[in-house]
Amino acid sequence: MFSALHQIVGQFVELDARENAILEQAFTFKKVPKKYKLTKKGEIATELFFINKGLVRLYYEKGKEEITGFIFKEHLFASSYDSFLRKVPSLQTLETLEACELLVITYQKLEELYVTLPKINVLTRKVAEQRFINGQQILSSFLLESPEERYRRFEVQHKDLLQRVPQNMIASFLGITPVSLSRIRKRMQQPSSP
Amino acid sequence: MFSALHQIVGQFVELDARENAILEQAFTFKKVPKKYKLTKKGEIATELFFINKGLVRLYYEKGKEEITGFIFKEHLFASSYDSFLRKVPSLQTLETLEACELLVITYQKLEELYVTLPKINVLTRKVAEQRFINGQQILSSFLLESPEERYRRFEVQHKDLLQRVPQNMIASFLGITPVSLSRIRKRMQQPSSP
DNA sequence: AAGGATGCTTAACAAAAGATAAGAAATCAG
DNA sequence: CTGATTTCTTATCTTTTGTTAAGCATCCTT
Repeated sequence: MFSALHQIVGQFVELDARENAILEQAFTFKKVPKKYKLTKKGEIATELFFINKGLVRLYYEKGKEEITGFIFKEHLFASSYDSFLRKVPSLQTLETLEACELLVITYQKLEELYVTLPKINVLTRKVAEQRFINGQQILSSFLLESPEERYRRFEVQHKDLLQRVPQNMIASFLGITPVSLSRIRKRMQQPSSP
Repeated sequence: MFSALHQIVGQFVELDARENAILEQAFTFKKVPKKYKLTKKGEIATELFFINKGLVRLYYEKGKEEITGFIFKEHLFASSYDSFLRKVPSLQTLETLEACELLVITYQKLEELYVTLPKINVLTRKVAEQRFINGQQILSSFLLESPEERYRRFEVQHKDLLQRVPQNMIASFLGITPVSLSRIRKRMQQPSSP
């Protein structure tokens, strides 16, 4: 149940048995169905989720449309970070795309961990750094690449998600409409001159 | 010379006189002219810069074009973070837009600081979290807003930069061409029906 | 299995942005 | 101060995307 968490945490900091036990106690296990909202827009996110199994989507609402901002896979820490860290009402909703098995830690428990296990500062620093770098790569793809190029990159980097996530969600994640993504896919099938 | 650094650091962690002295010793002061390259594409970034005075631009190269990825103002920590943290050749160049006064810390000195002053983990964690949140806000503006809306937001959030940064750099930062930004500005001047 | 929702594709048209080029304006360096 | 870059605007044309709507397929639920 905690093996994936230990494995991921172990990539960032070394913990002994006692420390691992303290870490485990800070989390609770939770099983939720598909389409379950982990964090709702307008509410303050008090929980951070480690995904043991399943997929979680982060989305914004623009009018009555849902714009996907990120898709969290297994073994990632998912949260509406802005809300979680700054304690402001979330602009984002976190919703499962599949039935999920999660390890949940509250903001308060995490703060306690920082005191009882200061090493955790190193862990969260490195996780934050990694997420920042990841975000920057996505951002740079908006500056440097066309929608078609972004989709090609998505295809190779997230082959698995192509089967697990509806195309309209991928489209909004790429910053385009579903119609436009459909056209791009068609364009890509046809090599060149007809 | 260190007053701004202390003020900013103080927002994240409390340091006593001894700790502040240790912090200061890790940095060196550097004055550089306009158009000076602090980090070059292809090289590994070994330094992190705290900007006492001046402006620093981060840009990518796309063909022979320079695409601005970020503009660092006074009292920010500027770096090619991906390269700095992962020790990989940088895809980005950091170049001053004005003559700058900087406090410089090397990767090695920073690693030493983590040992001699573990509190610094808290500082860098919070700085990383803040930069992540900031990056996420920029990213969401690409998903949710039109180029015109992004420019309007830029206008209000960075009035000062409008005078200090050439428009073509603002354009690429917004993900559009200079020509397109010029059109948007014209459109915005004319209220509605002529 | 049937009905209803959801998701994907396609078409037609409008709106916006990219590319290229030329000229005006501002800035910089000697 | 003046010639030379650099920057900004404007115009024209092309390409792409957005919008709306319709049709079809697929998935889910009862």
